[in-house]
Amino acid sequence: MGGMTRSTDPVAPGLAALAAMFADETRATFLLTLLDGRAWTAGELARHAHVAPSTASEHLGKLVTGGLLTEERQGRHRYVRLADPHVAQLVEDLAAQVAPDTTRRPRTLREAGTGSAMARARTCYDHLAGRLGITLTDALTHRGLLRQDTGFALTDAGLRWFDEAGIDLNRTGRRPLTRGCLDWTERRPHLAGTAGAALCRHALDAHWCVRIGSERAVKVTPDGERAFAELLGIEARALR
Amino acid sequence: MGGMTRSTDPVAPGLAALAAMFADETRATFLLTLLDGRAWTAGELARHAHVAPSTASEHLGKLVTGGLLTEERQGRHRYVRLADPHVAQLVEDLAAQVAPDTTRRPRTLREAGTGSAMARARTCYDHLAGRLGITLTDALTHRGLLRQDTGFALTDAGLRWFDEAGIDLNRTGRRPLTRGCLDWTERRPHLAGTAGAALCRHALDAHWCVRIGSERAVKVTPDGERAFAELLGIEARALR
DNA sequence: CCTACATTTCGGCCCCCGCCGAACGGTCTC
DNA sequence: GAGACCGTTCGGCGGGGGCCGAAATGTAGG
Repeated sequence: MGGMTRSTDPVAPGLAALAAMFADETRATFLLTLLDGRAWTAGELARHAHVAPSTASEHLGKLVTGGLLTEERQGRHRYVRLADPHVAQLVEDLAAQVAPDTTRRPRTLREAGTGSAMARARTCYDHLAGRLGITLTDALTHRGLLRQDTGFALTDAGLRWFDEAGIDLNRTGRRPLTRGCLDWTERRPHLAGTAGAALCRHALDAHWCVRIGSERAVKVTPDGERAFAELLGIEARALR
Repeated sequence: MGGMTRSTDPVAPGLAALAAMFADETRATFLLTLLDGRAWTAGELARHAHVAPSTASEHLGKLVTGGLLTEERQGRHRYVRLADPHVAQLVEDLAAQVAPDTTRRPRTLREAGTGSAMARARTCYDHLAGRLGITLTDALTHRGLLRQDTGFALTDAGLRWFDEAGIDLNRTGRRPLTRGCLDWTERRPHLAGTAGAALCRHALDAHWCVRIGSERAVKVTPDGERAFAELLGIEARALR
């Protein structure tokens, strides 16, 4: 058979190579960890995934070469982050496809605590997810600002709402304005895309939400409760 | 390290296992081939991917066990197809992410022929893609039936259009009505989701399009040219 | 310069997995 | 029932790749 290409489809080798990036448990852990949208050092990721630094280094090399991560060297540190929203979406899509074992119970108190905080409110790359993400998405939909019945798109009233709330929909590039991201705890779509990112960014900038712990979980502040009540009619009770 | 779980994230093992399904070139070829939405026999796939029947059999076993394919035994044949639209979407998403080598030139006359037919009009699982898919999507958008500027959703006028054209939007289940599918030859989104599937199905049923060859390529018939001109104002020239 | 620390490179180990051919079990046709 | 055909199972081969520890590189700070 020699050096002959075996596959009919020219896309297949690339597809297999891309999937191979995700097909290792350690690399998958890295990618899911980086889904918090921030930059981590190689050592942090190594400890987080319980592998030797040398192992982590090799994995990061592959992920960077493969275009999934970008790196930034600062002194003796190597910071990596997801390369772009497209990659983040791919990680989300794959994670959403995985059968969620909802039967599983938390094993430790610590896990139960962070687990419920994560379920309550967290970031998903650059937008808000968890029950908070669902609550916001539902409120937008219920008020006629977002349509989910014929797809997933802001309405004209929705565009005005963002404008009036002072949230800049930084509409640039080809990234879609809105996109449904399937939440893997709630199993329902929540607002992602440029609009979701703008909302999350504004919520953090205006201290409507603050990050808690060192991971993806966030918490709604009293300021945030007031803002969400005023702008979207969300009761504070629904945010706890 | 014993039997201890190494990963912090419970999703990671599942994600890695799912990705491993795609991470083999032969399996990737199978999945891309099955993206035509039809059922293939094990032998057909084996020949198409240039592997021994025994090899194909093992791969199909994994893909079926992994839930990506469903099988249907008929006599001495084993027919397989993509398990559901969700799987198809995942294959599309991964394929769209791979860098398209647009620089590559067709090597043979046969490849050039089928290649341009594929680029002109083809199916993508259960909806229409290629230039035809783009042309239809653009026409819908231009007539105010589909909004792409604030997401990707039909308008109320769009819902009426489907109704008046006699195309049944079989709205059932949780599948989204519309969804943008990124075309990997055109690099632009075209209509997918329930609406895209309904349109494709109707086009084939009403003989607006017919399949050519044994793969994904389709051709617009004279009936189809009339229908698209009448319903969407598309010039026949744009369909050739 | 010398120490501490983050990261990388290298060698070696081992397991996993894709591949094939040969043999076998069903199924259809004549 | 004989023969052709489709698919599966099994054994064995070979390569790729993840893992670690040890040593090397490079940076920050005394």
